[in-house]
Amino acid sequence: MSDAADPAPMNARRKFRREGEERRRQDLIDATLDSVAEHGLQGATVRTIALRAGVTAGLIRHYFPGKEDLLHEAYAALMGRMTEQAKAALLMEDASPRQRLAAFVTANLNAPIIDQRVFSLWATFIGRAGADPTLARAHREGYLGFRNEVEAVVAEVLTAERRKPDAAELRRHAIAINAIIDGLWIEGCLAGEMFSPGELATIGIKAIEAELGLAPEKQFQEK
Amino acid sequence: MSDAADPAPMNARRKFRREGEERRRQDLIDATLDSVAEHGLQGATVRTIALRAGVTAGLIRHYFPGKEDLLHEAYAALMGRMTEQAKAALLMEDASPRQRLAAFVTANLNAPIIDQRVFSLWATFIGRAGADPTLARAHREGYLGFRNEVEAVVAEVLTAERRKPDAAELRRHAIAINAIIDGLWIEGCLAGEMFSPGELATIGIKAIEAELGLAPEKQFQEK
DNA sequence: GGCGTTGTTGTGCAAGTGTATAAATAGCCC
DNA sequence: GGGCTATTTATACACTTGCACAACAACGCC
Repeated sequence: MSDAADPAPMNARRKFRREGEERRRQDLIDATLDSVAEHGLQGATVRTIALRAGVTAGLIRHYFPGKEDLLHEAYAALMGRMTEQAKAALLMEDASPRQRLAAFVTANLNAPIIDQRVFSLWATFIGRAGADPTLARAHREGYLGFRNEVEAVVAEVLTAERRKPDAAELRRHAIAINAIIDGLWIEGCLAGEMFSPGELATIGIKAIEAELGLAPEKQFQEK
Repeated sequence: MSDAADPAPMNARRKFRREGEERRRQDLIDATLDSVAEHGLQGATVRTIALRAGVTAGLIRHYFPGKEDLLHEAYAALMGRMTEQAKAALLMEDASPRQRLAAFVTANLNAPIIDQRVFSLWATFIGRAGADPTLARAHREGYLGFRNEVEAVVAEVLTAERRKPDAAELRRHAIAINAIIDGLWIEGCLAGEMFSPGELATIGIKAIEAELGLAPEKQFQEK
């Protein structure tokens, strides 16, 4: 075990495979999110990202004009996945508005939306929104989209209860409910082990029903 | 206006004053927070911070073992100020528990606690809590302290209403109310101009009274 | 006033940063 | 199989980063 016939020359160039453009971009974006989640924006260097994606640093510039653009696309991808997952819970067919609202809250207050990694990413990026108009706009759109979803379900729920809320009242409810979900989401992400499974969802549903003045129903009170 | 007697030699050393240790440390911490708020953790370099503090970079190492330590102390200072301001609103003498709770919420949902700069700082640091145990611990302590304050006031309010909540119920109320305040705080910081002055506080108080099952009182319903 | 202490500056350095660019090679078409 | 082309690697470069260290000067003390 010493000299022998080493078939690879010492300065061998790295072997590589050509992946499709879409695949490479996705890999690089995922590697970026991983790097940011693990080491923050300062630790997300082109070399770290490339290493994670299994390529060399130079390739990044082949798919993105600059590091900034990669970061922005990564944030957009993150927001897209989050809102997509959140809204998916509203798509239940043949369910009462109230059940759909409860399902929406439950979905938002459990894995995979309650997740420390996602929270770290969200916080890291949103912390730059004050100085980066691009991030600020992306957030604003995501937030309003989310709140509008909430407002729509709330309108359905109240209508089903034969109440006729005006626009201002509806808006206030949506803001409050959105705050409840956001606040509990943060608590869950930052200190998940302090809550028993499903506890946050239960607390959230109760708080929201109180906010809307809904009388508790048997079917929503398990034990 | 050309040669003349220039009293200062070209390579003049910078004039400086010796400040007290406490003063310098404070200045450096403040400069750090400013830098982080403006350019994020990546933009908060020793040179940027020193420039802002009106000193040169080398001085930082005279007061802090390393940049990391300065950042940690800055975060601790930030958290200290935030919780201090928040709790101050609870110190009202001769006020009913319910009034004190309302004052607490109002204080937390207006300037200076609703502030984009503070939010940016909070988000930037908290985004690292998942990977940095020191930050995680600092947050945990601040959060629990805040929630305990909430729980104490809630207990007073319910007692004044002649209700006897058990510990579990109290805990759930505190979690929910904390979430409402946090969620509205975020909304206000990120999109303050979308809300009229005092609107968030009004929404928060109403939501919390609903959560606690308090009948609205005249004195809290202006117009 | 002179003197010593030490807070403060300035310079240097090795490691790491994003980006530019040339060289190489993987995979497709014929 | 032999080119062609675009993906990918590798190297280079100017610049920034945190930190070490020596020189300096502000201020208290006598």
